[in-house]
Amino acid sequence: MSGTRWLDGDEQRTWRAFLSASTLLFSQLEREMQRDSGLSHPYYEILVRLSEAEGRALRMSELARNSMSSRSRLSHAVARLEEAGLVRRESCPSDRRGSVAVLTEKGFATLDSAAPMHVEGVRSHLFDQLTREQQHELRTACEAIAEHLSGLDETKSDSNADPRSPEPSH
Amino acid sequence: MSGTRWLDGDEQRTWRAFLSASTLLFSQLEREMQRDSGLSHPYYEILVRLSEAEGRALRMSELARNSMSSRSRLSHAVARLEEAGLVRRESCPSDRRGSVAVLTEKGFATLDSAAPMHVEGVRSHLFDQLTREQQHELRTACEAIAEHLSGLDETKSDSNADPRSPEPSH
DNA sequence: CAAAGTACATTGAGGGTTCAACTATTCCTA
DNA sequence: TAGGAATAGTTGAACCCTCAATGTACTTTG
Repeated sequence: MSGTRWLDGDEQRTWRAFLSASTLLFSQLEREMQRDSGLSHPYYEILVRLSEAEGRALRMSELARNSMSSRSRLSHAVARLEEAGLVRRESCPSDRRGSVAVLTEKGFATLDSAAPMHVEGVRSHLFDQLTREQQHELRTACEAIAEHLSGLDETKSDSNADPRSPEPSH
Repeated sequence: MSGTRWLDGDEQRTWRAFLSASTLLFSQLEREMQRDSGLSHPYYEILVRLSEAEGRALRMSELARNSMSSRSRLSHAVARLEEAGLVRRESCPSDRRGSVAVLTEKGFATLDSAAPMHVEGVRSHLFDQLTREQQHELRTACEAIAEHLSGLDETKSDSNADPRSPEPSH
């Protein structure tokens, strides 16, 4: 015991700065998004990924990966978006257990009208606060972190099922 | 109209890297915290701030500021923490509308046992992925962002009340 | 080819967060 | 010093996310 390598002063300050910056930035963007378009930021992200996809459609699991969402979360989210008429679900022709989420016209229009204000938020709260060089350094650091974390679940392919409950079903 | 300055390729990549890194890091730490201590990360933060305060006690609103939480959120959170016996609420002697959150012995013990694993997570998922220099650059960038955002609500002192509903109460 | 294993997607319960009231107290000012 | 404005904190409803369980279909293998 006592093996814990605690954070020194510098590290503590770095960690808290990252925590504050992320928390404040996301909650600010979330508030603006909500106010301007009635969408939550995660839902906006889903629409963005769909709009960028071939035919504005994606398999649920691929959409989940792209938007860094669990399957379950995406399922709930798409259900809501479908109620709102922004997305439609179709069954997948090549795999009968799958479904495909499709961006509707209304969904595209909503996204189209939400995007400028969102971009303005990202620009003013993020990019306008950093020099060109800082932007690049931030990106490098974030890419390193994200790459490390993406590699963590390589083994457990389904982030949903918990492999620690191996009891038989009967 | 058409005045939107869209993100160029570099900016887009930066923004998405930041988004991924934050999302993945927080959800990873959240999962670990939950698994190891049954605490959510925001609740852990509350305990940390209390443990650092004079007498392990803080006024609710100050605690809210320190933990970057809304008053409402903190109120709910402290109610939960109180049920769990980790925090106790006392009425404030100098201001009868106020209350003071106090970390209990059990709360301190819980924090004490949760901290090493949490620090380990932060170290392995964040600091171990970055050079010393990258850490410093990340901090500088995050401090700039956080400072900008902290300045935004200077005018509306209560982040709860919405100043856009000025109707009289009778 | 049948059985076992794996992958896709959904569901419901439980907990966390936000927003908009609401109560109670204190501050400010005429 | 009375009355309005501002401040501290709480509450309930609505929404979102996580976790574990379930149903269904594909895939591997003996």
